[in-house]
Amino acid sequence: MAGRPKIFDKHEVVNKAADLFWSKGYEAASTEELLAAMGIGKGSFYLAFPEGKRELFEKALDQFNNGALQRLYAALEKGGEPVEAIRRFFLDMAVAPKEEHGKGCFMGNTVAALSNIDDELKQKAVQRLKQLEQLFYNAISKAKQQGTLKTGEDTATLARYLLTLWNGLNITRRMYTDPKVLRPLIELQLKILH
Amino acid sequence: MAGRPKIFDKHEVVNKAADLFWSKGYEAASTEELLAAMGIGKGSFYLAFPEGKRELFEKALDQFNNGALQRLYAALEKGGEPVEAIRRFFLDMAVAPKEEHGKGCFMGNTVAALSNIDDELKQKAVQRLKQLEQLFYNAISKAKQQGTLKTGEDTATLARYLLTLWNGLNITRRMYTDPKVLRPLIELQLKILH
DNA sequence: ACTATTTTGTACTATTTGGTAAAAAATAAA
DNA sequence: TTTATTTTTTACCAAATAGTACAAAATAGT
Repeated sequence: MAGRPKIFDKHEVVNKAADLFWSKGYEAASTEELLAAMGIGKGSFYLAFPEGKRELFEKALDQFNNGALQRLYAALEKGGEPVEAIRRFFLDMAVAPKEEHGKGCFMGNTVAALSNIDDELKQKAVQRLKQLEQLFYNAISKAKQQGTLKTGEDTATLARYLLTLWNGLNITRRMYTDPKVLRPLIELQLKILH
Repeated sequence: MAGRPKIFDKHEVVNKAADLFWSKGYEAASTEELLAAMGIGKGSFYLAFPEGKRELFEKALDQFNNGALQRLYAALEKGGEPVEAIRRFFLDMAVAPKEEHGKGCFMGNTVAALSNIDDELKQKAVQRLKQLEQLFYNAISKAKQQGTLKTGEDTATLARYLLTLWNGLNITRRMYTDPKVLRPLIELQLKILH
């Protein structure tokens, strides 16, 4: 295959762009900043992403993976106790670095920002959040089967409870970053899993 | 007092602007759109708000009042049973018009959008959310004193639980607008007040 | 070495944006 | 009725923005 060699990996630059979108949001992240963050020029960019910024954002939404979420996924895969994995997932938020508090949830931010602006992009973010809900659903199902979670509450509703907790904490953590505030708050929220 | 008469009331146009900011957010609401929504021209606008769009947004944050929230405030003022007032406040979200679901919480949206963009505006939104938290705090205090709420949980933490519920629901309601989903979710979330 | 192919870098452009300036209009006071 | 004052209207502007065009560069195959 002939041609001048590429100087970047598409997957990698999308990750870098996603990180900036996560911090600043779709509108506030300018193409210039994005190019700087990705380390490529306009020519390369518009060749790789002919639709420009919007296409880049779409790819970012598809490919984004929150570190904390990946750990939860891994813990559940590994067959650890589901309720304990969920507890840890949420309690870890209380001691996250301040910069992470400020960023919140990329998908939640997107849903909030684009609900009345760009329905297609919003729906993509919604879809990713529903994946998280599904993760909760599976974990709760498993815990119920195992008998580690004994509650009369509906599994689907419990999953949405946790989803709503996630959504809410990602706003509240911008108001309170102190673990002394966040920890007891999260503990209280998780009492439902007793 | 001499001079050409004003054709608008400042308070009123700020409300109209706030409504657009609520729908579209700070960045996405262009000055042009804002002027159209307010029904005034550039000259009038920059005379009344010399700092422009940002000043208008500040005023909008200060002066904004969510209808649902006003009703909660009124119910509590009137001396109604606090826990019941809070229950109604949240359960009413389940049957809100779809357009309101799409808008979510103006302050939550602002915190999410401006956390890494404009700290001063973000702080103003945070402050307003803390007012809501305070409202919850007072209501819970009162209910505890009256004996209508018997729980060992800390009042401050319960208030932040409700604040986080508010924050979370205002994202989740963009994913699910069906009362059949929202109602049982909110019921479950409010079990803590039993 | 030459050619076809692909990517990169750079200069350019059209549009949108928030904002300014100044003339025209509408009033109250003298 | 004139004047001072305040607001509105309209024309203008500078900066930023996303995006385009195209020449130069770097490779593989012949």
